[in-house]
Amino acid sequence: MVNLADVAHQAHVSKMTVSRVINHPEKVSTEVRTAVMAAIELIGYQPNRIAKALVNHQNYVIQFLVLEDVVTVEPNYAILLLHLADVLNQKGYTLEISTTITDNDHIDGIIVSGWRQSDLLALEALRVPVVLYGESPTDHDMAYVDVDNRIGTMLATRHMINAGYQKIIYVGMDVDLPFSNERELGYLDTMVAKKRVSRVYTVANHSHIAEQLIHNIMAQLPKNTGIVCATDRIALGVVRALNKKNGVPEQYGVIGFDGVFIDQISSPQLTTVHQPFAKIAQSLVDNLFLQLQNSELVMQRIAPELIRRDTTRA
Amino acid sequence: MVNLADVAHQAHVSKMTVSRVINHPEKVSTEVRTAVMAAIELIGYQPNRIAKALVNHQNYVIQFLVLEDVVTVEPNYAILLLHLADVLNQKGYTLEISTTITDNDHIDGIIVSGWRQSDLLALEALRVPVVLYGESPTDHDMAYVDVDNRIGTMLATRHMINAGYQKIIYVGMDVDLPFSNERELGYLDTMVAKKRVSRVYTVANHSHIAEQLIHNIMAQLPKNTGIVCATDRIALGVVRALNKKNGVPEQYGVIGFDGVFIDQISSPQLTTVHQPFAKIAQSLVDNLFLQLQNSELVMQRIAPELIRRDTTRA
DNA sequence: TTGAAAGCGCTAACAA
DNA sequence: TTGTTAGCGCTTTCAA
Repeated sequence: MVNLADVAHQAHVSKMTVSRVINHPEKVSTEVRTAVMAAIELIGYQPNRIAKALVNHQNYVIQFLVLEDVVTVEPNYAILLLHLADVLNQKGYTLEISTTITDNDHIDGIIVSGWRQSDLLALEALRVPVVLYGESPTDHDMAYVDVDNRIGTMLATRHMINAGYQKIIYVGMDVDLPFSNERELGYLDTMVAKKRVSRVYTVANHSHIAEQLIHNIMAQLPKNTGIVCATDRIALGVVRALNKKNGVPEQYGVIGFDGVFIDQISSPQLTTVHQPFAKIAQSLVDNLFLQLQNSELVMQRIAPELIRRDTTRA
Repeated sequence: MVNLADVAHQAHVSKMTVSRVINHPEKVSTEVRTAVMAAIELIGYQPNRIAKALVNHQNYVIQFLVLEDVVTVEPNYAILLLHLADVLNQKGYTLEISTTITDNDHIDGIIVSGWRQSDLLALEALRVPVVLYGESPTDHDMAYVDVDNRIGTMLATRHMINAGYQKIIYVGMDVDLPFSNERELGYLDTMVAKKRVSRVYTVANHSHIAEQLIHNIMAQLPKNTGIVCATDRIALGVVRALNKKNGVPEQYGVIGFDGVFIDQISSPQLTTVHQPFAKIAQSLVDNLFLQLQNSELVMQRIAPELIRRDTTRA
């Protein structure tokens, strides 16, 4: 293991100077700096995260808290997780995944997904910075990052209108959380703006239940109907129900939301509102580090993108 | 932050004694030990992982290396990952997720998934212990943990036979890796043992391609055929293709492999061979820690379980 | 059986 | 601008 002392020896300076070149390069003269950097390069020095952590009273560990049941784990979390790990690794941080809220002092910050209203109090009480994935209710002043849900369903609804579907309905999910309400509002606002008559159904977020719903209300679904769905899971069930009548996308349009995995194993493949998880991960981490520095709270919504596939007309 | 010195002070002993109570309790007299443990309990002391790591030249970081394309990320990896994180956390370890092989010295060991034959040389060259998820080819002497793939398809094939399906075929995947070959052998062996005529098809591991295959070979699929599939993805496509003829499970039985997520969003829900990911995660970690201690190499196969759902007859 | 000293690799304060 | 000293919290010698 190459350490500071080795570099110092190689560059004929003190350990302190090497440390400064790494952490406060502006406090070192140009010649010395270049010499030290050459030495670092030459002997392939890499700072020891552990020693750094000890002296700085930091851990270089961020916790990813998944409060949703592991069994029902969404591919969404998986993809977010992978991006998160990537971003953190680049900053020399490591990830700890947890499924329960505990007040550890071996972590520097927490990123939370799959939380419910009832978790927020416990999360606010934590001593370390917390960032939520998903918009928080207005009565809680917590930092969050989310896709702009309202814009997402707005894009979807507009696309339905432009594609010429006559009747356009919304199948939402039975969860009273901001992200869910926002998605519904994106649909409703757009319908009002375009002077259309809106119709909202609500189901649990399972493909089979959505499938059942469509079977039940088939009589109220004339041909040329567009169905905007709150999630890809719901959309998957809707497509399955309709597909048997061979109406997608000619007679029935379907648009999902999330754009991870499920959209692709659907047949036909889903048109969907895609959450840009790489950006979301980056933003979550940036947000957390901002708090680490200034204890500023930031709420951030990231624009989604409509991906056109095979469940809507061109 | 409560530290060793605080405990020592509370218990009227030296720091060293406290350290010994934690790491080598047998070297401390019973009275002192109980006194120290009481003190630890009283003031809520938790060892500082960082300081420990520094002095022991360990990192308490395990890398989970995902060599498969992130975009096509399987829910399988996600669920394995979550279990892995759980097991590691309990041992005071943290997880680093990486998508590229690099020879770091800030990690203590590597667990690899999604590897290909061509990755093995680079993995063998690493200085830290490595455990593969998935059986390795016999020409590489590497530690691995895997579900017992052969037993998995054996269970599936037997179940088909017991359920009375007349013709039984296998739809495998076009990958020349041990796990894939083993799954095929589980089917073939069972068919031979039961004096049945076997028939193997091979496709890429995508639901749409499997769906297409079934359409193409429909003429060779008389009623009362059982279809053993190498993965849930393939099974999903098979069910979709057959479902239109309303033949599952009465006329056609389908069994998948993996048992994570996809099996449940299929309609009807898949009968499948379930990989016990909690056990696999535990075993991967145990295996790695064994190497950390003795540099013993272990190959381990874990028995899967058939989950009966709605794509096979009772 | 217990304790004192030294040091893991690093950085913040202070001194030169 | 650079170097010296001290110490983060822990554990392994070595001595009592």
